[in-house]
Formats: sequence, structure tokens, C-alpha cells
Amino acid sequence: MEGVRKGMWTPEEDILLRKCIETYGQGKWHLVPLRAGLNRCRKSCRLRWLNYLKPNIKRGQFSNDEVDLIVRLHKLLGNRWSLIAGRLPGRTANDIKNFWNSHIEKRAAAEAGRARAQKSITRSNILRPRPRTFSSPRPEPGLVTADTSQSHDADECTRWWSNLLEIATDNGDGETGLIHDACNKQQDEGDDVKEDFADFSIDVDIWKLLNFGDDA
DNA sequence: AAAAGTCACAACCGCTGTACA
DNA sequence: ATGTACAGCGGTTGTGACTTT
Repeated sequence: MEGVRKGMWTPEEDILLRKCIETYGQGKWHLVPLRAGLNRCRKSCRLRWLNYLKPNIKRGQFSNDEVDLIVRLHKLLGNRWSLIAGRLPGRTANDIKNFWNSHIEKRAAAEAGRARAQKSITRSNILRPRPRTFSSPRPEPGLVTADTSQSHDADECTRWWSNLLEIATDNGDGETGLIHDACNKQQDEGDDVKEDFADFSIDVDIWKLLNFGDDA
């Protein structure tokens, strides 16, 4: 489209977009500018809805628990902001990404600097995200449907999670794995991590993997 | 009071994966 | 098998508010 509007959204545009989504529902983003009568590209509309207009979006400061969870999930998943956001109800991937870039990254860098002074980094203590190489269809953690007919995919997904947890657990310096950290911490606080992760819809028994099942 | 610097957030861009013809 | 359209994601940039000098 020639000459689509860019920049900040006006309240009028927000109203038009909201009305359009209320009428037609989410999806078919390429039709949204036309339906809403907005001179915006579909990406802009989608982003505006997902990051700002969507109901139940939580705004304001991140709580300590949320920060803690973000740090742990980032260690586990890397910059997979949408996956991390999926574990934080009401928070958007963009919010988390911005928060990470402006707060946590700096803190992490400072801490890393201190840590570097204490011990050297070796190949074995670097936690790297694994490349996403799955057989088709890809069993994306957190997004895979609970279709038990796909036993092959389930196996592969299980292996994927096992790998991930292995990495996260064994960081080479004898520290407890972060998942166990999370469990222990939350159990101490009488909280229920399990509920936190309850909407993981994957076909592996993640609770077994995480040792929640047998009250580790 | 004003300029400069910093921060937080919103939005854009480019890329990848998927579905379908 | 290939090309195209679309959705979605992460990296990056822009902008306004706030703070410091």
C-alpha cells in the first residue's frame, strides 16, 4: 500500500482497530486495515493489538517474581521472547524484550563482569540455545498440541526438553539446575510453580521431566 | 531555565516458517 | 517442486518523558 501511516497511534485509530477486532475477531491481519478503515499496514495493526489494545494486558512495573521468572526462562530459552511471554500472563513479548534490554541485560552484564573476575569462562559453562532443528511438524515447546497420536513427535519433543533441561541443569560448576532452583524456591514460598506452567500444552509429561510429579 | 544525557516504551524492519495453489 | 502470500518473531530504531549538569 502506498503511503501507509507510520509512527505513534492516535486514540481514534485505536478505537477503529478495537472495533474491527471486536467485530471480526483476531486473525486475517491483511484484511484488518481495510475492515477498520485504517491507513496502516497489517503488521502495524497486529502489533498494536497484541502489545497494547488486547484485553488483560498487564501494564506497569514487573514484580520481583516476574523478573525472577524472566531471568530463569531466559537462561533456559534464550531470546525466545514470545515463549517467555507465554509464561507470564498479561505480559507481551515486546514488553519483556524491552524490559530485558533496558534492565536485566545491564544487570546481567555487570554481574558477568564480576563473575569474570572470579572465574574464567570455559566451553562447558556457557549455556547456549540449541538450534531449532525438528522433524516436521516442529514440536515447539509450549506450542505443541496435545495430540497423542503423534508419538514420534512426542518422543522428539521429550528428547528436546531433556536436552534443554540437561543443559540448564548441568552448567558445569556444580550448581543446582535452574528448574530445580525454581521448584525449591517456589516450594519454600508455598507457591505453586506447577500452576504457573499449567498451560504448557505439549504432549510430553513435562512434570515428570521437571520432577514435579514425584514431589522431588 | 535550558541544554545534554539517559531511560522506557512503542513501533518498524527484515527475516523465517507455514500453508496453499 | 516451486512460487507466493501471510503470520509471527526477534532485532533495532525512534520518540517522548525524565533527570542531570
